[in-house]
Amino acid sequence: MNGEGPGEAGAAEADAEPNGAVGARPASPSPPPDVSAAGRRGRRPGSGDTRGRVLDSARAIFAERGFDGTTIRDVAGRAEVDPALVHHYFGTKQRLFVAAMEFPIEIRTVMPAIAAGSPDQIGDRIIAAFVGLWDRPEVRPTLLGVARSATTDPVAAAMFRGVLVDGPLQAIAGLLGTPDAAMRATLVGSQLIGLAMARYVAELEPIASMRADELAPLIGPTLTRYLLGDLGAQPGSSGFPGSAPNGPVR
Amino acid sequence: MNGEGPGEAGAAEADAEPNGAVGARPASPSPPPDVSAAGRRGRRPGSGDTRGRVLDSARAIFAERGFDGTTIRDVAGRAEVDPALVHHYFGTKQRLFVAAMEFPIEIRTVMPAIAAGSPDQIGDRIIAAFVGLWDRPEVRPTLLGVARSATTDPVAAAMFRGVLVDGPLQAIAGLLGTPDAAMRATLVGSQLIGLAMARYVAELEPIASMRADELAPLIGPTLTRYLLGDLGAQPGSSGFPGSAPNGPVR
DNA sequence: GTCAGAATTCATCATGCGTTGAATTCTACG
DNA sequence: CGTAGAATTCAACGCATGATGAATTCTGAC
Repeated sequence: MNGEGPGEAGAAEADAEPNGAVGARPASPSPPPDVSAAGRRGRRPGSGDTRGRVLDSARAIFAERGFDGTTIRDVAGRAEVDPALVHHYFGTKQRLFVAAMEFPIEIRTVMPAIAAGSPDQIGDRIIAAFVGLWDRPEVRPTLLGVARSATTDPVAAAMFRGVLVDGPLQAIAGLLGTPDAAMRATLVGSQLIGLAMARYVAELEPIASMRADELAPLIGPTLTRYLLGDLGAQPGSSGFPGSAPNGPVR
Repeated sequence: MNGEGPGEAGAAEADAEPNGAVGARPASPSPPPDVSAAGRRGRRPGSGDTRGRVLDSARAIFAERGFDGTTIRDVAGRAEVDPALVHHYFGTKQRLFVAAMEFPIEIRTVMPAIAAGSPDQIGDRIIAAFVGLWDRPEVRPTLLGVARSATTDPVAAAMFRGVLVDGPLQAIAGLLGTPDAAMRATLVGSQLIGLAMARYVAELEPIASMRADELAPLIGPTLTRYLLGDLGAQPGSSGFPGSAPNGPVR
């Protein structure tokens, strides 16, 4: 229910030569006159989807520097727009953050692909979906921005938790009918958070450069065990589903 | 290098009542001189280890709000000291951060306890040591401060990587003579980062409240497999070092 | 007892921030 | 055409921040 911009119209032509005499209203103390034609006030013609440009700019800078490190002036500058316009559209910096980080895809969309298939490879599918999501160029800035801000900003922290733990994973764990769903989901979340931080935020090599299909067999089994394994097994036994004496699956 | 002033840096807490009412910042043009001796200039007698108090204050606030969210005035206020004194001792905010986050223990101290014992439980021992470290009250603020700042500040990011991956884990992986030491160390690092973020930064339940000896059998096997397992195994097999080549559950 | 130097505070500075209000120009609708 | 309203900018406010430099007071060595 995103009310989208105020009537975005595509039509853009209107050369409109600068005719407005810049009559300085009050006797300004000493403003450098700067009589270039580009610096005039008022609506600029045909600039297209400005609001969207501001959002893109905000996403990029939030992703790079996190909430605290981002200034509205920088966002405006990158969008080639006056800072006041950012406030005009979004009100406050927090609201700009929320608007820019609104999740671009429906998380539940990927759930069926994860649930389908043999249970003992569910971890691999989660990793594939997770990495595939982060690697989509229109999604990455959003997730990076949230991740970079989550250690400081409570709003971002709530988003982070929502995307990584509360939402899909609780559902998955509950769906599979294992007990301790919350604990298992949190364990999965911890490995996913760590993967995201190591690969995308800290960019640790070599896992920052590996492909999704290389990572899945490495980390997938961890998630599978967290979700389905016999976690009560004594140390020394692997605790893997199938290697435990009793098969808890299904 | 580090001239280190009044010696020891122990002093776990000392904890005055929260939010000491030491306002003393009235911008009123005619400040009532408050004839008590509190408001005078110059050296104050017998105040003891002031530099240490500033460091403790900085650690606490960095831990709570990260580098960006911490102001020198807040640090000074909590230490009941003038902000200029903080600069007098540490020069710049970055140097204060480095001084406050200087690691309070020798990481190599815990290495023997990890290396000793049967290899197939090395992961459990790493978790026990890791959680034990974080749970020590004089260490936690340091690690929290670094973790909270690492997503934004490059200096903190380097510290974080140093503590979690570069230093001990490379050593461990190399020591054990497995190939792909860097990759294995990074995998271990990813799980440790995730555990730290989930348990200490995001405080996700229930793993935020579990004891070290409860967490070790849950997460330890993951690390053991990352360090020693047959990671080239096809998905479906557990890839565990001790687990026999038995097929998946059917 | 003197005096150098350390410890501590005060008073500011310059900057950058988020935010606001009003002015101006363009567009769409009647 | 006229006009209401949206889009955009200008100018500035108020405040918090990191940082400085000088002033003051205490301490310790001689």
